Amino acid sequence: MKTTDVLEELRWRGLVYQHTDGVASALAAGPVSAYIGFDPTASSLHVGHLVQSMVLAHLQRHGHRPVALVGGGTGMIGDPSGKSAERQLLTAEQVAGNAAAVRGQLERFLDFSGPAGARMRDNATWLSHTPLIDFLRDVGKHFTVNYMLQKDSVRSRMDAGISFTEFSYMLLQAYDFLELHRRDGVTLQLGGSDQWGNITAGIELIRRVAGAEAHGLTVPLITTSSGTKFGKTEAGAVWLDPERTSPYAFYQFWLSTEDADVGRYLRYFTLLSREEIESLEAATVSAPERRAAQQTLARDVTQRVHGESALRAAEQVSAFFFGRADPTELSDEAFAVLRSEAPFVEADFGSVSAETPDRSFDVLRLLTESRVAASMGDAKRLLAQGGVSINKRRIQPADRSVPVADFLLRGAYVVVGKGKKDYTLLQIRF
RNA sequence: GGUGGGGUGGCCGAGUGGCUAAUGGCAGCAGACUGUAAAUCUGCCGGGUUAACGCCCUACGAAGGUUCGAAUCCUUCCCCCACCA
Repeated sequence: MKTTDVLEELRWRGLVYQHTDGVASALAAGPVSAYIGFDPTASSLHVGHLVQSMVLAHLQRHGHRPVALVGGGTGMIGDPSGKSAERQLLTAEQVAGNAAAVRGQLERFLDFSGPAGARMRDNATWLSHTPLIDFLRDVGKHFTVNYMLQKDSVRSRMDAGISFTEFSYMLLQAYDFLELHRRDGVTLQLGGSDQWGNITAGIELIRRVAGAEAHGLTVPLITTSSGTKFGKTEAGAVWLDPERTSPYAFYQFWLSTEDADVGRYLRYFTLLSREEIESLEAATVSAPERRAAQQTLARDVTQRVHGESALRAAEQVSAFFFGRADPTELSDEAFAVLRSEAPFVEADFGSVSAETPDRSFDVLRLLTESRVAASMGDAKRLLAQGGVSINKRRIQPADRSVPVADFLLRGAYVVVGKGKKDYTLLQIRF
C-alpha cells in the first residue's frame, strides 16, 4: 500500500477529527514516523484505547513507522485534558507496574519487524533523568504562560482549579514529541481529540528548538448513538486484559452493538475493506435480525485482542447461553469450555440449600451465592419480577426452593441466570 | 490570613425539627415488545429478617451535643468553591 493513501483511508473510516495543514503532503512525501502516547493510569488498556492502536496499525499498513509511547513519566503527573477535576496521583510503583502491562498489550497490535517496524518507547527514559533546571531553560523558556492558559485543557479548569503539576503536563508532552523527533525522527503525533492542545504545543517546540516541521492529527471521540458512554457496560469499563474482562464478556460487548453504530464500529475497529464493510451495512438494513455485522465485528475484534482459541471459546459459551442448547445435553467438550470460560463461582451446598423440603436449593441463596444478585433483597425482587432462571428454565415467583435432583448438572453444577443475558455457572461443593 | 457560600444515596439535585430510606432527573436492574439491537411502555432501585403486613439496622462530610424525636438546631473539626489580602 502506498504511503499517500493512509490519510484517505483514515478519513473514510471516520478516524480523522482535526489535523495540521501539512499532514497530507508530509505523508505523501514518503514514510514518516508517527507516535501516540498511552498514559498508564490503569494496569490495562480498555476498548477506548483500541481506536488509537488501530490508527497506528493503519499507518503501518501503509508503510509508515508507528511508535507507541508508554507514559511511564507523564503517568506520574496526570493529564488535565478532558478531565474536570484534579486527579489522584499514582505511586511510582503503580505507574511502573501499569506501564509494563500496557506495553505488553500494545505489542500485540503492531508489527515490530521489517522496514516499517514499530517501536516502543517509554517517556520515563528521558523524563526521569532530566534535571529540573535544564527542563525549565530548554523547554519552559519556549512557552509563555499566556499561551498555556489559552489551551482548552487549562481554561476549562480555571473554575474548578488546576494544580501547577497538571498545568505543566502539556510541556512534558511537548518535550516527549521533541525527544521522539530526535531519537526516532518522529514528525507526526496522533491522539484523541482532547490531545490537540498538547500536540500543537509539541509542534511548536520542535519548530523552535529543532527548526523542523512536525504535524498532528487527532481522532474523534467515539460515541454511541444512544448517548451512553462508549466502552462501558453494567460491569464498568471493557478492558483488554482477560483477567479484568473475560474474552466471553468482551465478545458479548461487541456483539450487542446497536444497528445504528455497527457500521461505524466496523470502520473504527476492524481492518476490513470498504467493500466488505459496505456489504455488511447493507445486510444490517435488509436483514437486521441476522446481526451479520455485529457478529463479524465481535469476531474480528475478539480475535485480534484475545486470539483464535479464546474467540472460539467465547462463541461456544455464547451459543450455550443464548442458544436453545439444553444444559443437560451438553457434550463433555462443550461443558469443559463452559467451565473454564463462563462466569464461574463456587459455593458450599450448605449455603444454598433450603431448610425444607430436604435436598432442595434455596433459589434466593443460589442468586446471592453466585453473585448474580447483590443482596437477598435484590434476589427477592428479581424473583418476584420473573427474571430468574436456573439451567435456563425460568423459575416462578412462588418457587422459593427447587429440588436438587431436577437442577443439578453433572453432579455439581447449576447455571444461575438473571434476565436474558446474565448467567453464572455455580459449582456446588457437597 | 479575612469574608461569604457549600459538602445529601453511583451522578446531578430537592429537602431546613416528626408525614424522610429521604421529591425529582440521569444511570442501573427486571418484565412486555423484539433480533442477545434501538425506541417505547410497566415495575423495581440501602441492608438484614419475614410467606406477607411488619420489625430492626445503616445512611444526608467527621465527631460530639440539644430534643420525646435531627439530613434539618448548637459546638468543634475536616474538605471544596468564590471574592479579598
